Amino acid sequence: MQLTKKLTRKEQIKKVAQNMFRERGYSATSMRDLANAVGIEAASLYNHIKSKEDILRQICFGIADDFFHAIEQVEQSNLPAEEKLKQAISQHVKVITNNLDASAVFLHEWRFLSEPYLSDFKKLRDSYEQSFKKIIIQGKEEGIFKAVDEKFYCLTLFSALNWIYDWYKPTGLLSPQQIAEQLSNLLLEGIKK
Amino acid sequence: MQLTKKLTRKEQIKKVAQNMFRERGYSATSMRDLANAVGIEAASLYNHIKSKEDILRQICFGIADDFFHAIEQVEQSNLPAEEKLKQAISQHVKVITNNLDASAVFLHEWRFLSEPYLSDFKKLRDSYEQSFKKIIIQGKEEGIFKAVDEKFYCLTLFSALNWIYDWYKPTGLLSPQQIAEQLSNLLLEGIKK
DNA sequence: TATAAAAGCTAACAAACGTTAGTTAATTTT
DNA sequence: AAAATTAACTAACGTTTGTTAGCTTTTATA
Repeated sequence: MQLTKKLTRKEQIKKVAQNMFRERGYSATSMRDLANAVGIEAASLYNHIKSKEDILRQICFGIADDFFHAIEQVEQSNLPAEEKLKQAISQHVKVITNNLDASAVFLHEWRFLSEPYLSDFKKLRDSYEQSFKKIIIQGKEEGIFKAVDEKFYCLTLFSALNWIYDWYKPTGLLSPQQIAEQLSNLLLEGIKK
Repeated sequence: MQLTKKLTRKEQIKKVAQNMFRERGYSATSMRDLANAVGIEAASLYNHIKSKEDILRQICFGIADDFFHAIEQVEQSNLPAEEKLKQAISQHVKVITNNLDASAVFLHEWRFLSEPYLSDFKKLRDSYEQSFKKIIIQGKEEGIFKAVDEKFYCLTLFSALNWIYDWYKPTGLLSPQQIAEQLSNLLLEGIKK
């Protein structure tokens, strides 16, 4: 993998938009702001993208895809629930730390999608969360997890996972793998029998 | 306490704004949207408030006050660290569940504050988080907590606490007190020796 | 009941918004 | 070298933005 990939203008716009949407929010980022950061005029953006919301769509559904592929791999394995959960956590952390800006947009700016994309997005998200709940249920069936409420447990787990983008720095002390381990320790030990 | 307190227009505007800022975001809520929801014209809002940002300021700093008073009470007690942490969690949950809209705005829309309010706000927030870290440090000194990194631990704790506004329903199964207990179980047991 | 204050209204402001039209310069394909 | 495509530009569009000015109606005070 090359370190400095030459980006097409379209990719460059997406990248800059990810950062600005994250930093200022989708609504508060104007097409003129975006164009200025890219170094062209606002109107010129439209040679590369369909609309402002089109950019948001690409960001949100693009990263949703990443999360989905990650969890699918875990689901298809025939591992015990504890190992599955550890891997799911690890994969989730990896997706976020590899895509900090996009993850932040994914988590907070999706609500500015219009229908029917908004409904599609929510369905994807629900389905992803469902995958985690299934792992907890499996663990209870295996008899290795306590009788926790999987809904409450997953809410807490996701909140911890989905806040990472807010404080993780690639230059920081903890690697993504270490973060995943620490979180597993903190949140998995508490439900093991 | 009376159930249906008669609100002044100013209070009513703040209440409606809290809800709209939470639901659509500060930037995406126009003064005409807000006025319409209140049932008056946009210009009439200015008989009661100074500016759009003034409303945001009142919401953010108002709820910040609530959090501060809650943690101050805990800090001034001479309880052992474990009990302090349990109470701090309980108080935090109480503030959020009592002010769902305002909490959401407090957590996500503060970035639209302009200077010098923005800096003031960040200082308050840091100071509040510091109070939690101190409790963890006290617990380690008392020898009842494991040698966890208080920074990482508090980040995880806050993420769980600060996501509550997103799923808590007053009509739901869990009372605020029960939520606090469950969270304490999940996140406190993991660090006890 | 007269008077002052509070709270509403309409109209308008300048600025910023997303987007389109039409044109030109640079690059790629034939 | 000619033709076609790509990507930039300027100018402008109709709307929406937060806010102010000035006037009128409602409510509270003296």
